[in-house]
Amino acid sequence: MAWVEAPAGRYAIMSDKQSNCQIEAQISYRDLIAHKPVGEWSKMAPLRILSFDIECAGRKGIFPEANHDSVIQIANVVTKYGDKKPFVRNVFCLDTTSPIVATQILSFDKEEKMLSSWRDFLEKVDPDIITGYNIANFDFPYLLDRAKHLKVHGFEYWSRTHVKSVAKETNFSSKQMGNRDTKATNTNGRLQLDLLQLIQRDHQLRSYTLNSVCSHFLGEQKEDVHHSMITELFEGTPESRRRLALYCLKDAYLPQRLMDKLSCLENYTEMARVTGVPFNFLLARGQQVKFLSQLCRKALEQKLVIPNVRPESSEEQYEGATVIEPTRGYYDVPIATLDFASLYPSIIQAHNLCYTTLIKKKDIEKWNLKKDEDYVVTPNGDMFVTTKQRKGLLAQILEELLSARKQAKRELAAETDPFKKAVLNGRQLALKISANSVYGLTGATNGKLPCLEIASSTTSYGRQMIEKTKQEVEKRYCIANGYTHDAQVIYGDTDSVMVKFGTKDLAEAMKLGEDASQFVSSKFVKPIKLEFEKVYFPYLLINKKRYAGLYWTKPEKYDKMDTKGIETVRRDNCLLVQTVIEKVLRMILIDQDVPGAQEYVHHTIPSCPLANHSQIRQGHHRGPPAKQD
DNA sequence: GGCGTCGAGCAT
DNA sequence: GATCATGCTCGACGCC
Repeated sequence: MAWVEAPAGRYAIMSDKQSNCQIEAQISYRDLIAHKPVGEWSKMAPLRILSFDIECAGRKGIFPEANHDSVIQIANVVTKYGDKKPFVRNVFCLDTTSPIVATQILSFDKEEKMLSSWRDFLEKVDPDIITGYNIANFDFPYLLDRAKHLKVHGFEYWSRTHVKSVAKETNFSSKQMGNRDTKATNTNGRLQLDLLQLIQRDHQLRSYTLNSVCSHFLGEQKEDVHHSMITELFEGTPESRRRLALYCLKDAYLPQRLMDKLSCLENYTEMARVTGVPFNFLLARGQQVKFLSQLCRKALEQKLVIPNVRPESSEEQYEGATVIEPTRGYYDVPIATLDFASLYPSIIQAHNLCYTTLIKKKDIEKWNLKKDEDYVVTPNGDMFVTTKQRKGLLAQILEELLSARKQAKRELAAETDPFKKAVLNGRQLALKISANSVYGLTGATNGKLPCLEIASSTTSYGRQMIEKTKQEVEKRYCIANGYTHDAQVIYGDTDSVMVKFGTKDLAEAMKLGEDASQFVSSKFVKPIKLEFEKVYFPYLLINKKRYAGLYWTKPEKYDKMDTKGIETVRRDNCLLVQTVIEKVLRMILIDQDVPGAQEYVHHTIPSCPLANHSQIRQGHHRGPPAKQD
């Protein structure tokens, strides 16, 4: 893969018509990620946000089909950005409907008239952003199909240009998120934010119905009308249709509330700005375009050409991270946790790993390069030139992303205005995600720009580092060196080590942890840094990637109970399993009441025999699987 | 009942 | 036509 200088004065950036990756030449990369006054958001005050929901009169037991089942109600809520309350609340209803307080009811006798009048409403409100729940896969296509079936003239003009809106079937598939068949409707000039898509991307929940999502984030349930009731209510009286309209209205309002609560608009806008991709890509596309877009900008700045090649897809796998063999058991002494901060990004920076710095053996002879001075050999055997020769694009991108993040975090800490805080937090988050995805993309063998040399060198450095950390800590903190106990690394995964210093005193364990992090950090190239984060006490280490413990950051009181990989955090069990194990862990860790925990399990699941105490200490405390509804 | 394989879901 | 990574545990399932 050749990276060459572009012809003087001309930018030859990889052109990719499909992914619209072409970058406008006048915007510099630095401008995009660098600090921008948050005050610019005040200009967004006039932004109008439409949140809507439709109801259909489905036949019994059949999912509504646009060719058969009519649209009976469309509820709309329009809010100005920054306002607490909407300034428009209305419901377009088929047939007469009793009034609802503070809400405009528009009754129609014909479905065609209702649809075309809703479109006029859309044009009049002229929203900048359209949101709702599952609008991309249901409401938009359904409305379009229905209008087509009823031959409503001019219904499909929803955009701000003279372009018709069309629902297209797209297939979104990625290894990360699995295969998803989605539909996409264009509304040129108006952004779409489907809350279902957003929440499925950003949050892992047991259920994604609007009802359960709202109870999770807003702490309230929507008024649930079973779908079989919808037709029944519609065919009843004005009063029953009013009940349906209320339900529909609430479904329209809740996405707006979720959007505010989760700062979706702020977070996504900042992500679009940092990565330089269109807003709609954030929900419709994957991680790769964001990275490519950033890389294009950086390359453009330096007049570099990114080769437009399609590497043959290979099933090659490379070695990943080390997981230190756990010393399983229950620990009632403090366990200090040391973490490398942004491990992979910092490795890429420290060793200048990049597409533009990768060299081969023949290059070394050709240019007469000197080892360690001009180039380094990674533990994996690949070779990269040092910053003395050329600083890699990836290192520069990461450096800028991470320093921009530090800046955003500083401002966040000083800011008091909740709106500006939300923006800054979104920016900080976007910068972090961007930095962390760089490594993954170099290893994506079926992607656009894989580079296994970078990926496997990164992990090989990581493996070396965690091993060295373990050795250094155990070598230094021992009785022979005047410490009271021999320290022992009992577990570690990728970028972290759990250390048993042996002391029973929390404050002392924290001091040792802090000391160790500084000591080990000094042994590595900048900006690699080992940080002391927390102490677990007590700590239950069940297996690799499965543990629980009380999480302390100050010696006075624990912050929380932390659980990793155990059934309490997994979504593939019934709730009973989750709650029972959660309660048992609480009894063991917080109350330190093991017999009580046994008693509780036995009481809940009588078939579970009472285990003896020694078994629990070995971590075999779980009874037979309790699978039932 | 032990053994291998596969997929889900998590940790990092 | 597009899709960030690997490591690990555990339950389900088929097989003998």
